[in-house]
Amino acid sequence: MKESYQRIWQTVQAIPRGCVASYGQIADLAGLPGRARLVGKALKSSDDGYYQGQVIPWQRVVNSQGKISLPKHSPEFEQQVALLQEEQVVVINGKINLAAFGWQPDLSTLLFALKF
DNA sequence: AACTGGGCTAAAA
DNA sequence: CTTTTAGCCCAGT
Repeated sequence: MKESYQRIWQTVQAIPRGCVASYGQIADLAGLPGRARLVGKALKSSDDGYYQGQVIPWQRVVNSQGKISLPKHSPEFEQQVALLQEEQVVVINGKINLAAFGWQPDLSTLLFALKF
């Protein structure tokens, strides 16, 4: 449903620059527990990468293993890496380098919603 | 009303 | 570390 997509887009827009979150985390925070896959769909069916005139930082969403969930070496994969590197996120072989964040290497602590 | 396939995941091997 | 397996849940068709 379009409504779900909008909530997902909004949630993704809330991820701060330089941070990442998993599909599952986004789903949960969007009030859609258990619908991680829907997050993926929402991200590719956005309006040209924008929602309400604001960009959707789709590159900040990775899978639960901290890896980029796109075919390796595909154009989108490469772009995601580029966009992340651009905002100081270290990506090594398709995987986010958690240590580079300077805090414990546990994906759950990497959740942007740490403002909780 | 099926049926399919995903930018998923957790657990197990 | 990796691949596999078995759930998962719906949007699109």
